[in-house]
Amino acid sequence: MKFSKIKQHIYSKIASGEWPENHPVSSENALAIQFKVSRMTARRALQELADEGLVIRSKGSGTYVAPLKSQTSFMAIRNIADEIRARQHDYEAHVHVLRQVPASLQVAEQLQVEPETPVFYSVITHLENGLPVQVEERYVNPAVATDYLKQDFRQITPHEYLSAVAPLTEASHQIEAVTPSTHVCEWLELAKPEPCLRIVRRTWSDAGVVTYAVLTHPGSRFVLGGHLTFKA
Amino acid sequence: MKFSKIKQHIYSKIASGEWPENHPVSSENALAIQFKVSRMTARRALQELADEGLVIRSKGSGTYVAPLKSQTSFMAIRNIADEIRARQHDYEAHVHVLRQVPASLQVAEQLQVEPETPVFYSVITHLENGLPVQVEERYVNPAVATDYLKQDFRQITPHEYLSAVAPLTEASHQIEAVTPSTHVCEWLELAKPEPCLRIVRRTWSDAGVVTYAVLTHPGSRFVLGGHLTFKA
DNA sequence: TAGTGGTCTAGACCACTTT
DNA sequence: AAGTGGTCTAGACCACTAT
Repeated sequence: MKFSKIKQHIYSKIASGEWPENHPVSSENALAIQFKVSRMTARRALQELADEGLVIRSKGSGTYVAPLKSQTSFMAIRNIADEIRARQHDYEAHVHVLRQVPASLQVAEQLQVEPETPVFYSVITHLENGLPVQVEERYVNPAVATDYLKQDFRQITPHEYLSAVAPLTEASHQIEAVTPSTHVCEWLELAKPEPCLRIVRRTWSDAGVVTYAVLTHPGSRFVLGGHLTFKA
Repeated sequence: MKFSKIKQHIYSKIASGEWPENHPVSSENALAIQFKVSRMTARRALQELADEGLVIRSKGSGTYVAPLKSQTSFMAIRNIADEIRARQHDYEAHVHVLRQVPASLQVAEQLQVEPETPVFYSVITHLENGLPVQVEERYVNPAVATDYLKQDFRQITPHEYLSAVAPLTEASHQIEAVTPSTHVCEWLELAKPEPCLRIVRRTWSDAGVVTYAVLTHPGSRFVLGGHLTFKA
C-alpha cells in the first residue's frame, strides 16, 4: 500500500529521534510529490498518524510531531518494572510458577488454540520497595514464544521478553474491580481480601494471539493514571 | 459537513434499535445515491463509524452493525448515556443532589479556586435497565458553567452539558479499586459493599479547570474495556 | 457475475495561518 | 499572497464474497 509506506517513513523519523517533539512533518503536497502519489493518498497517511496520536495537524499551519504526553499513557502498554524504577523505588520480581500446563477451555479460547494443548503458564509478583503491587498470571502461546520457560523473569519481565520475540500488533484490555481469590491474596501478601483492580489483557502479533494475562493490583497500593490533551 | 449527516443517519438507526446487531448497513454506493454525494464521501462516513467500533466492514460482503459488547472504551471520553443506549438498553438518571456548596480544601485544590468559594455539586446515578451502574459525584467550577444548577440532568448528562458550554482541552484520570462508602452503597442500591471501580476525572477547557468528578461503578456490573491496534 | 469494500487519482473550492 | 489542512467530486482498478 502506498499510504502505509508514507506512514512508515514518518514513523521511522519519529522513532529514530530525527524528528523530535513539535518538529514539522512534510506537508500533504510535499509528500505527494516526494512519493509520487496523489494528495489524497498522502493525506490519508498523515490523517491516520494523527488518529494514532503521533502527529498533530493544524489548519493553515501544518503537521507536527506530537508532544509525547498526548501519545496517552492509557494506551501505552506499560512495563511495571520500568515504572517502579522511574519512581526511583526498588523493583523486585518473585516467580511463583513457571511451567507448561494443558489449556483449559477458557484459556484455549483466549489463546485461540485447541483445549488441552500444552501452553506456558507463569505467576509472578512484582514488588515495589518490597511490597507486592501486582500479581501477573499469564498464559503464553508456545508456538510464538518457544523459549518462554527458559527465561529468568527476575531479570526481564515477561512483557519485555514477549515484545522482543513477537512484536505487538494488537492488544485488548479489560479493567474491573474484584474481590481477590485466596491464591491471589497469598501472592499479594494480603492478610484480608481487599478490593483489587484487575486488568485482563490479550495481545496479538502477526502470528496470532501471543498471550493472555490477568494482572491483579491491591486497591490500597495501586492507582492507574492517565492524562490526555485535546489540541486542535 | 455531508459525511457527518450520513453518520448521524446511521447512528440514529442503531440507537433507535431499528438496526439491531449484525443488521446490514447501506452500502457505500447506496448511501452515495441516497445522500447525493460521491462514493468517497459516503465511504468516509462508514469508515469513521467502523473506527469508532459501531459497525464492522467486510470486503466483498458489506457493512454490518457491530455486536454490542457491554464494554466501555477508556480511550475516549465517552458519555455513559450514549453507551447504554448504544447497547439498546434503557437509560435512566436519578438526580440525588444538585446545589451550591462551599469548596472544601480538597475540592478547592482540584478546581483551582479559593477554599470556601461557592461551587456547584451534583450527585447523579446512571441506571442501565433499571440497575445503577454508576454514581457520579461532581464538582463544577461555577465561573465556567454558570447555568449548571438549572439543567435537567435526567434529560442531558452533566458531561454533555459541560462539553457544550466549555469544550474540553485536557483531561486526567485515575482508576482504582475501592470499598464504597455507605453513601455510595445507597446510591448504587448495593445491599452489601462490594469492590467498586472508581474513576476520578478532572477536565480543563481553555478557561481553566471545568470539573472534578468521582465516578463509582459496582465491580459486579461494570467492566472498562479497550482495544488497540498497532498498524504500520 | 454482480455487488462490496479497499485503494488511488487528479482535479476543485474553502477557511485558516503565516509571512 | 502563499501555503496548509478540510472537504468533496467523479471517475478508476482491484480483491473479495455471495449467488
